[in-house]
Amino acid sequence: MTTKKPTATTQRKPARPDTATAIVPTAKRSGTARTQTVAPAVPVSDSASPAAPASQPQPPQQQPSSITNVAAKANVSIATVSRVLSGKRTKDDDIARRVRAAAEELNYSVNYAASALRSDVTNTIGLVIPSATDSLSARLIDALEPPADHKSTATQNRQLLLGVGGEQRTQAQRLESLVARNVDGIIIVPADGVDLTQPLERFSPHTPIVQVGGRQRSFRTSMVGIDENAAMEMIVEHLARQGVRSAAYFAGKEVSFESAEMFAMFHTQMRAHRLVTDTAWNRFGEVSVERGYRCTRRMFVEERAAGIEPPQAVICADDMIALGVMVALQTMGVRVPQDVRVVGFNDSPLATTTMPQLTSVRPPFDQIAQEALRLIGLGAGRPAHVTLLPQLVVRGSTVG
Amino acid sequence: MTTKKPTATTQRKPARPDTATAIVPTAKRSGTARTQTVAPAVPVSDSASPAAPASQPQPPQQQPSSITNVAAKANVSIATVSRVLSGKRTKDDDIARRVRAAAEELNYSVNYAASALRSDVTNTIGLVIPSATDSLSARLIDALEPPADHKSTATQNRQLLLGVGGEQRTQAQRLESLVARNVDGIIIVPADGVDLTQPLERFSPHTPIVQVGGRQRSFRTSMVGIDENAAMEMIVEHLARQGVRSAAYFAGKEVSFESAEMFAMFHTQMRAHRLVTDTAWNRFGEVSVERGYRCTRRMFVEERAAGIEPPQAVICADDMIALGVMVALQTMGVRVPQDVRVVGFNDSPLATTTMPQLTSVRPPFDQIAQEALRLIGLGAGRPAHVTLLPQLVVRGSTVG
DNA sequence: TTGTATGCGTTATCAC
DNA sequence: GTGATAACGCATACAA
Repeated sequence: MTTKKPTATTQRKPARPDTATAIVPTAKRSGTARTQTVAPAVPVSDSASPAAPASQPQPPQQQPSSITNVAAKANVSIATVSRVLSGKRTKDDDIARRVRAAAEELNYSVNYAASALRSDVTNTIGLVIPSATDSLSARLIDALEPPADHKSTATQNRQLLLGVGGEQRTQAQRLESLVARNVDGIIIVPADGVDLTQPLERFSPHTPIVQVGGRQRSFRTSMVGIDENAAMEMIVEHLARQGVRSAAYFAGKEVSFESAEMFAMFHTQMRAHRLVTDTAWNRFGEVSVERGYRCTRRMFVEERAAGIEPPQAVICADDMIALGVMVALQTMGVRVPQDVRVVGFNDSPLATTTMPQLTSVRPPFDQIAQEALRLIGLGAGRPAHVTLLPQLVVRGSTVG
Repeated sequence: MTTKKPTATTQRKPARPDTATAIVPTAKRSGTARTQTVAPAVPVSDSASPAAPASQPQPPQQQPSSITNVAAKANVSIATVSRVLSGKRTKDDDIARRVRAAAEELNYSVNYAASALRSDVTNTIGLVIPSATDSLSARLIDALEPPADHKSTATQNRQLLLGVGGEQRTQAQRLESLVARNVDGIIIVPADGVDLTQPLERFSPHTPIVQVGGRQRSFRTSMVGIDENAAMEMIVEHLARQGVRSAAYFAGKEVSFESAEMFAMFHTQMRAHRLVTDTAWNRFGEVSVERGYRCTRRMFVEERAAGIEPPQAVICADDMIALGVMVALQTMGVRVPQDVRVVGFNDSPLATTTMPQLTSVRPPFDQIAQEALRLIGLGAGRPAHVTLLPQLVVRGSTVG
């Protein structure tokens, strides 16, 4: 697809060694005049204007030039060029400078394919996410992208190879696909309710893989997550301090172990802070705005009519749910935070778009990204679980 | 980083040809017994239990096996394997079947690095976006991801290489970085107000690049965009049909040419449908919820006090702005859509989270992705501009 | 330290 | 068609 670069004097056609241009070996120990097969720095243009003078100053070209060209220009061997540019050579003498100058001048950058083929390092991190519109995934992507590079010729340019899939099968496929690409490591955000233990355990011994969020932990695979128990404690304590006496919890899908665990934490913390909750209030369900809306209406209309007073606060497993709650309360004329306080989870961009703004638990995205990369750097077969402390971002939906 | 695979009988260490295992050439024309240097299908484990019987059935291994192994197993040459698996061979005879079976059995998949090095095709598309939390970018990512692959040994597995950057310099850097990776093509979503004409024109002759959205068009670079004139016409016509007589337009940043152009289109369409607008209503500004909120308050409080009646509809350059408008109207007790109708742009997930839901212009994401990929497939140096028709998604904020 | 030579796993070319 | 083999561009073991 890319325009093929003319290489050496041979034009790819003459593969026979006898017909190809003779390779002139370096004059032994001469140290000065060096001759190598070298790609022309500026290949002849197909449509060269016949009238153009031959000595015309060449415009800056980004024609891919190879390490051979740089070596020739710097009057050293390709090995030295490789060593200088990859930092395997400490001294910063005249040679190093010459090499760097030549590389810059030729606009040289290493061929990743060749480099990867030879060294098995691709400078590429795989990222598997359920969807780019998923808040956690999006934030993670932004956090993973390295902050503006200091311009450098051959910078350690790590890049993200993306795999998007929201189902068990798709995610497993993306994973496999990334492994086949020999990425240096994989970060995976499991879709809601998806269990990837099996493929993860299968690939982990060979490729460093870090799971971010989700549950299904296995001690054979690495994970970075947040301390959800602490998060729940922060929430409940915060609500208690605001004078709240009762709260409901709108959990995620009941099928997932994660939801059940969070629900248990909710109960524990409620008891610890002497708040009350009612079985009727708390329910599992899908993570969506509409679900939050429905559950709230039900709580404030049907159940209230049945004699169950609604809670003074609603804690939601995700901001989307909380958003639905806010909308429902608004339509019913229930004031937030005076009558009911609402707390969300994940601090999505949505949280600052409500009126009042939504108090939410913010995972430390930057830290998560950093830790994930660190675990990958440790190499394969060294599983570790890292738990980070989230932050409760207090906004208008719980105070004021 | 990846565990190095033991290859052939040589262990990478003995580079001297005399000490390495002799390479036994294929017996000429024998056609049956074939001998080649072949990597052992199941390498000896480092920590092999001494008590384990040698004939123990081997567990399924995903040790990377190379084309050599497949060739040996299928009793053909590596050239044939390559041809069969890459579809360069039409017949589906016994040989093809043997090759495929062997590949499957060995869990073989091509080494992308080697393949890319040799053929200059990387099966990789670069994607440069301002941020993953940007709605358009996120939707585009999801649309670009191929729908669940039909499982196949050596599937045409195109992947996305991501570059995130919200500033002129960062985006240009990501672009350059992707070009250096020899991606097959690049799709770029310019950040708001960023002009990438120069780098785009620089790289376009060598790598197919498609710009999605934004303005700064150059006839030397490819673009896929939506017909914003048509979008504006749809909006205004829809509003007119609802009996609206006056409308305001909340544009994007004034510095960008795009904003000015959209503003001009707004005026044109308003005139065409005989609706009125007031200079005081229409303003440029940042794309944010808060901005929409501010502008609306100003229009309905200060300007109204100054004797300027507010409009019957507000058209926003983005859903974020529209969201702020909705919130402001709600706090002022202005009913939507009875008193004022609101229209957004981009149909972000936000649009369905408001009460009532937001009418918005939906770019045809799938079509955009498809067209972008098609243009890339055309190859470099064939610039084209594709304009697609958006869809007006009518919701509660304008009817009912 | 520097240069030479080798091989990484493929695909493309050539001879058959 | 198939098989042998030469690059692709780089990193590194080894010799100097």
